[in-house]
Amino acid sequence: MAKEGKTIQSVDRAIEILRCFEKNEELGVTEIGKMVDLHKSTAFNLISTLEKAGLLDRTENSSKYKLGIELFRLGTLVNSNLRQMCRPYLEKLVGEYSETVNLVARNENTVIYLDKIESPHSMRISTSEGSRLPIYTTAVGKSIIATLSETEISRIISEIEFHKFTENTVTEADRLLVQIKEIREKGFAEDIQEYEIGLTCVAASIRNHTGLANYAISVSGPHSRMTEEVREQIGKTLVEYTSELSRKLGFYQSL
Amino acid sequence: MAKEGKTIQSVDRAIEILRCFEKNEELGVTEIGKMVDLHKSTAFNLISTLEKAGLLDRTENSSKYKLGIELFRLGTLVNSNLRQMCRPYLEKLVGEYSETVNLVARNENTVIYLDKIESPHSMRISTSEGSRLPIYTTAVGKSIIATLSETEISRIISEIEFHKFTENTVTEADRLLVQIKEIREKGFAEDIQEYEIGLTCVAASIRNHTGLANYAISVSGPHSRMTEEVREQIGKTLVEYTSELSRKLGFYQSL
DNA sequence: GCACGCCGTATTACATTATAAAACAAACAG
DNA sequence: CTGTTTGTTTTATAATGTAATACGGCGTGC
Repeated sequence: MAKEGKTIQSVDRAIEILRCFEKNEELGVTEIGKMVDLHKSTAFNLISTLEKAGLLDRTENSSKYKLGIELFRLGTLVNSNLRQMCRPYLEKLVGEYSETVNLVARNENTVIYLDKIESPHSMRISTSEGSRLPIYTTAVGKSIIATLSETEISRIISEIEFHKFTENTVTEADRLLVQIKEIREKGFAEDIQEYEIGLTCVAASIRNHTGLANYAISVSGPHSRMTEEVREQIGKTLVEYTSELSRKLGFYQSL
Repeated sequence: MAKEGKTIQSVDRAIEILRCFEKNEELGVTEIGKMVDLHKSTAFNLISTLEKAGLLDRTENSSKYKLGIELFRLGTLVNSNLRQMCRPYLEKLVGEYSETVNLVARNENTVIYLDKIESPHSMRISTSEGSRLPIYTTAVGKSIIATLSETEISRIISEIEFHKFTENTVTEADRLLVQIKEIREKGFAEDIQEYEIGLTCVAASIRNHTGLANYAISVSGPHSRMTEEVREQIGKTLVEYTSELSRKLGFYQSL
């Protein structure tokens, strides 16, 4: 939707500049200018503005720029209520299963890690907040897809470019649809070494009042510890917790 | 320095709009327009641009806006190397002392919480990442100040508006200077219920190659558990860990 | 040791671009 | 059913951002 409305050029460019720092932690004016294809002086003006706002900072020798703490601060405000609401559940989960737990948000056809508590084990799964993974190869992603309408699901599937991360990665639409059906029946999703060998996850999604899910919680562990019984048990707990959370978001289980 | 260079109006305004969400989690176009004192349509254009970039998102009923996940993602890129570098030390600290540990960054005359691992105790200190505290009433803040030059310190002191949070809060420049002297001798800083009654912290700063510190690590616990011996012990460990970290940043201990 | 080249920064003239008034559509309250 | 408030589109105007040019400093390499 949203017919291609006009965007404010300089704001767009400023954001593009911020994104340059995904690749490099430190960048100079000319360097940035080249990356975003802007004249040095134009880039300089935008950078100065961002710097004054605290979204960019000078490096030690002050010859280059890096992302500023103010950007971090603004980032922590995103979904803060939801993250706060989910925290106790994440804590309970890590307490009960001693595996790394994650809270993720859907972002188009990907999921982004919003919060996590790591397993106390030395051998553990270590995800990093802010990282982005495909929606079709994560338990969290699939648990979210499963709440969408059929038309929405086929739209997503048509958009996905399947990539075989491991021998277990689902790369056929049909198999994904079967999995979705199973997820709807069980209430939780699994990812058994589909993204990375050795990594197995169980997840359930958090629905809002419309019944759709934008968020999901997962428990991830080394495949060796995540046996079928363990997964089953974790799944049950996840369903219980996410149901509670969904209710808090105004979702009334139809059933 | 940096004489008041020109800033790009629309970028400034866009950032101002983002900051509106510190007060309210959800806002409408007209509402935002009023807050930043802009015409409704002007605000709309800026908001649309931010939305398309993912820094703003529609709410469920799509009548209002909220901060977008892309802003969170960008925020996680800030100081990511440093945070990653410090993580193992935070983990060791929480393992050794079972109290909440924090990593903070200096931001002007405040400190901002960058990372934390919470104590396993039920009664524990719970800080939130992204939150901002005055530099003079935190152990972390004082440990950072202590690395600055005398002129820089007096500049900061002249700028500070002291506010008495508790009966222990340092509100006189003289007493702060005495504390700074002690911190330099001991290598670590303490905050004994200066910001909040019941909350006691020990902190040490991480220096860069210039010898100045922009970051610090602290251990915070309930005052009852943070006895003098415990603080002394924590202090020693902090000095050891932050020295190691400082060395990694290129700082060579003179001494 | 000198000169060249690259860097960040400042200045300025120009026209592109953002701006805000007004008008519209849709949702809602009285 | 009407009056108000919302988000959104359109459009004229001029203010604003743009990039060429120029400057000064730093470091490199001849």
